[in-house]
Order: sequence, then C-alpha cells, then structure tokens
Amino acid sequence: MPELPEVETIRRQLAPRLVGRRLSDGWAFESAKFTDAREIGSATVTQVGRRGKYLVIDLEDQRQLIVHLGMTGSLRIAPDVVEPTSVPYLRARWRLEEDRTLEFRDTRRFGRIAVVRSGDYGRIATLAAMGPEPDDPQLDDGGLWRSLRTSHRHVKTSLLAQRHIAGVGNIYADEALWIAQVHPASRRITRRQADLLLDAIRVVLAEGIANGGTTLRDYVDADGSSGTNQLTLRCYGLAGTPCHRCGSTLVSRVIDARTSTYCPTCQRPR
DNA sequence: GTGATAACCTGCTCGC
DNA sequence: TGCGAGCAGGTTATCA
Repeated sequence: MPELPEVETIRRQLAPRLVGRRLSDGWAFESAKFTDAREIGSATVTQVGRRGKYLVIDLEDQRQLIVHLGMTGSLRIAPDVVEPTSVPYLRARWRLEEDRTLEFRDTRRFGRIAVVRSGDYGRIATLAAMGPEPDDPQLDDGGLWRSLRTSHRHVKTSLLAQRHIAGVGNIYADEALWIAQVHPASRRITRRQADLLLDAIRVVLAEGIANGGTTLRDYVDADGSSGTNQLTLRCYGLAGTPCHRCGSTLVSRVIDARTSTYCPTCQRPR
C-alpha cells in the first residue's frame, strides 16, 4: 500500500531512467480511472516529481502525467509486449525507445491516472487540496498543531485526509502516533503532542525511504523488489504483541473505517 | 463547510 | 478439499 516513502522510492528509481526519454503510444485498461493514459500522444519527460502519494511526471509540452498507485499499484520499466492484455493486472502502458515500456500494474484497480495541464489539479480533489509536504517549514513552530485545531475529527483521520500534511497513510500514521504517544481517536491534541507527532512523522517517513518502503503484501519498487521497512515496524499490524515501550499488549480498533493499532497504556485518550 | 459513511476492487485468510 | 464470508485500505461520492 504505497504511501510517501514507497512513492518516493519509485520516483528516485524512475527519474534517471525517464528524464529526457519519450513516452508514446499510450495504452489503457478500459476504465475511466486509467484512460487518460492514452492522452499522452508522444511527449518527452522533463522531470519526475512527487506530491504526497502522487507521482507527478512533467512533460515537455506543459502537461503532467499524474499517477496514484492506490493500494496495489506498481510502476516500472519493462520489456515491450505485443499484447498488453496478456500482462496480468496491466492498467496502463507507454512505449519508450529501445523496445522498453513504462507499465502500470494495479491488481485492485484503486489507482488512478490523469493527464493535466501543468498545475491544473481541479479534477483531482485530493491533490488540489493537498497540505504541505512533511518537511515543509510551515509545519514547524506549531504549524501542524494550528492546522489540526481547525478540525474536530479524530487525529488519525485528519492525518490520512492529506489536507493537513501530505503523504501519510495508515501504516506510517500508526507508527508516528505510537512514537508521539498520541491516541489515534483523540479529537484534540496539545501543542506539545503535535510537535512530537510532527517529529515522529518525519522520522518514520525517513526510515521508510531509507528502507526502500514497506512491503506487507503487494508493494514492489520500480525494479520489482520488495522494501524492508516492515521489519522495523513498532506498532502497525502488531496487535496482540507487547508494546516495545511499556510491555502492555497492543490493541487493534477500527476508527473511521480504518484499522488502527496502538498501545492502550502509552497512548491514552485525552 | 464539515463530518460520517458507503462504494470501489480483488486476493488472501479463516471458519465451516 | 472446497466454498463462502469477511477483511484489507486510499480516494471519491453522497448524505446529514
């Protein structure tokens, strides 16, 4: 389930292989989520960027190819094939030179592809309203706290909404909340808790990038390799095991339709 | 405008 | 062994 570290890992791998190369002959699986892939025509890649969990590929003609990997999406350079439908779960494909293709596979079809004029994200509501990147200085000095104060939702739900801070998903939210000792269902957090939470988010995302992402089941990078960050998780998916900090048993609870794991002792609700 | 909830989608796990 | 139900979860749409 790609979050910021997984998307950033893929971005770093794809950038040197795509910049300066021409995409052409886009093919798409028959779904409105992917058919924009056909709109590329023929265009040279000038930059491979990222915004939150979205890959943003700049094209020479002032357009951008936007790719969201959803839960099971992968983007990689692969050998060309005559018949795209013969490739399992292939949802989009663009030809590169030298009999290579850029292919997007997505088992569950939760991903999305869009081609837009540069910066025109009106069709992609989450991207249009995306909050600052985690390393953005505007989150410092209480910036995250002030933003979270505007919402009365559960703090974890706010983190996942992408409006207050970009790129955090279920795994890294659970990890950061555990480190900061904040209960995921808190509706109000203190300035100090928010500061600790911001630091924790930065730590877990940096670890995730350093470890090449978290592979629980589907995620692979642009080389088809799994990440290793799942080996360092402190909380996510560990319900029923002892808390590394206090020894209490971690518990799992559904909060706003998202499974959340936390320590009932370290992370007490306010 | 905000918050809550259902739907999308398919492979995997578990219980019978 | 085989089948069906439930679960996983990021985003969007809909409703209150």
